[in-house]
Amino acid sequence: MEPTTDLLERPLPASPAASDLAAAVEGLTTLLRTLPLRPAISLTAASTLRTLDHDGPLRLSDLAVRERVTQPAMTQLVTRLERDGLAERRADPLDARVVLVGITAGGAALLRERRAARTAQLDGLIATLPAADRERILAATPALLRLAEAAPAAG
Amino acid sequence: MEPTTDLLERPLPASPAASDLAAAVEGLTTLLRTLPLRPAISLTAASTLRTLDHDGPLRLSDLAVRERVTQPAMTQLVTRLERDGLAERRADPLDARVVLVGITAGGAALLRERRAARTAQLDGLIATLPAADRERILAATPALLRLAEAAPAAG
DNA sequence: TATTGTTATACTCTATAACTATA
DNA sequence: TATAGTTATAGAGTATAACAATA
Repeated sequence: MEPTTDLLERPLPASPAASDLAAAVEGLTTLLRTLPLRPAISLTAASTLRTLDHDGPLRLSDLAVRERVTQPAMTQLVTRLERDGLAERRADPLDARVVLVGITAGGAALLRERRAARTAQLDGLIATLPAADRERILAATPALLRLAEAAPAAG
Repeated sequence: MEPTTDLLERPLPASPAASDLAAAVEGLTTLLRTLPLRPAISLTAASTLRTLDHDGPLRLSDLAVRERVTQPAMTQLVTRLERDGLAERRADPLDARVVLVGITAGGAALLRERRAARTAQLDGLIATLPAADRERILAATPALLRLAEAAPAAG
């Protein structure tokens, strides 16, 4: 890939409104949702598996908070993940009310496969863009991750 | 806002993988979905209304293709939009099989209100980010819109 | 026959309210 | 009483398959 400095020193476009960003996110959501990945699991299921993979076993209620769904919604999602062999319920030896949710080896493997396949597909799409677009998207990705994480603090 | 050149001349981070972009999009999707907008309508419903607002009355089947859902799914969505007074079915005088779907005045008004409210909320979140993040996000937004539109050609 | 749209059916995903079990 | 989780119920949103109406 070319050096990035020349591209980014060019004059920037006039500041697009946040509504453009929102429209872009909606379009990209459709894009991600329609990428041909087998098996097809929901964005929430994938996000929950990533959280479990990264931050180890979590209480079901903590998981619900982190994924911004209600406790009953998480109960159902975990039930589906368990049915599919991707996650499992464990008992908390210290508090019998608590359900600890952990990812299974199968769940972790699925996550790796999907990540690799989707990255390849998304890379393919990004490669069709002009170099300046590619540079700006790559440069903005860490900032977009931080924006996505800014929501809990603001909510 | 500050001049952008100083910020963007700084060294860029190492190229993040497309999987980071995908993770950011998923997080932003959750963010958009959880922004407090009344009434709450789905991303698909909002996108469909935008399409109708922008490109006038469309055949139901064309609408399904453009929104990347099946014909039955669009039938149901249009039924809900019609029930809520946001869209309406019209007859095509040239072909009695065809259903033309148009946005109503109420639908267009809702779109304007939501766009304004969401832009304000998203602007508020973006304002909490470091200046460098803000600049990169704004600089990348047009490119992200083009990426979202690259999907149909690639699919 | 082919096209356009709807209906039938089923599953995911979400919510609120009511409930059970444990602390 | 309070907390953790489940069950009950309802609705949005999605799909495939079967159907009706029109071309």
